[in-house]
Amino acid sequence: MNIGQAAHASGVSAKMIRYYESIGLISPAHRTEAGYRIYEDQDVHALRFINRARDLGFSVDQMRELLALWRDRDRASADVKAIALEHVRMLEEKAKALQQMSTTLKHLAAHCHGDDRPDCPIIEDFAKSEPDSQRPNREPRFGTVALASAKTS
Amino acid sequence: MNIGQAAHASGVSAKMIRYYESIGLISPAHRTEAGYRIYEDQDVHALRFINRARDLGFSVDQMRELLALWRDRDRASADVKAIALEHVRMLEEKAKALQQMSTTLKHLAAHCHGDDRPDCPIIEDFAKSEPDSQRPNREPRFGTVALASAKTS
DNA sequence: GATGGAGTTTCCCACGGTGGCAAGGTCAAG
DNA sequence: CTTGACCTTGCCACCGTGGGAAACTCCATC
Repeated sequence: MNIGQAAHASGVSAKMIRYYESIGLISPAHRTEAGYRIYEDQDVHALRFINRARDLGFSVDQMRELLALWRDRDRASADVKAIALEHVRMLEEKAKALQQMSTTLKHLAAHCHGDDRPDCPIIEDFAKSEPDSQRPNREPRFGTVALASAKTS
Repeated sequence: MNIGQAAHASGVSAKMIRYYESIGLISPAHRTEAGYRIYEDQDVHALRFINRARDLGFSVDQMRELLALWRDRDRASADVKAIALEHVRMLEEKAKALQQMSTTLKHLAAHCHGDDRPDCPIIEDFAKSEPDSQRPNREPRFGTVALASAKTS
């Protein structure tokens, strides 16, 4: 199976398959004499695994762990569960942060007439806000959340 | 005021101030003869505005629009409100997506013993999952969500 | 005046994931 | 043999942020 077929069968783009190989998430594919990567059903299976994990928002590093656990038939299910629950914690933390932003913004918007007049509490709030140093002990921040990118498939 | 002082006063790091200048989000600062950037209270005010908007998860492009509206005293409050509400929509969409992932994962985890035995429905679900093409009409995907990065201030 | 440390300048690199493009090689069908 | 679809590698881009290096400037202390 060529990379394109493997991509189609797994739902992971050819580009990403090469990327995952390059970062060692999957082992280097065997090659034809001409240098084409060839994939077996087994490889496609792993790619589907990756695709599913990515859909659930796991990072590449977490997928690395999960793949290792997947391959280790004797691992304790507790190990998998721990990763999953830690990820759940992260997901909820991020969702909460987003909702907090949304709530604040909705509150501001609710007090904005939204007509042709210029006075607007949203802009005014932004303009009068104080620097971080005066709002101490703020929640720790996060990096970016991979919500998966356009994959119209 | 030097860039470090402006950074401290606004809550935006010196690094980011230079970045915002480089992408034209803020106008180039005046310089001393030696080339040091100098900032007035007015500039710090704009930086605080940016800081607040960023805290609420606005992208650089959205901040660009908001800043333009802020500077335009005659703009209609409806214009600001529209941007804010569009952003609320995005925030909620993303929060929802994260929660959906979380829910799915919690559901899987709930059926996992989490002991030393190897059988684990989480891993099994990943392994048996089907490619995208067989799960059509899936929700549109998003880019990354800027939840702001480490800024321990 | 000299020295040292703190601040500043620019420039490049990294991250995560993903897409895009270009130049070239390969394969299979017509 | 030609054509078009596919594959290869490599590099660039995104976004927003941090890190670091090398060179410079400023100020205070000796």
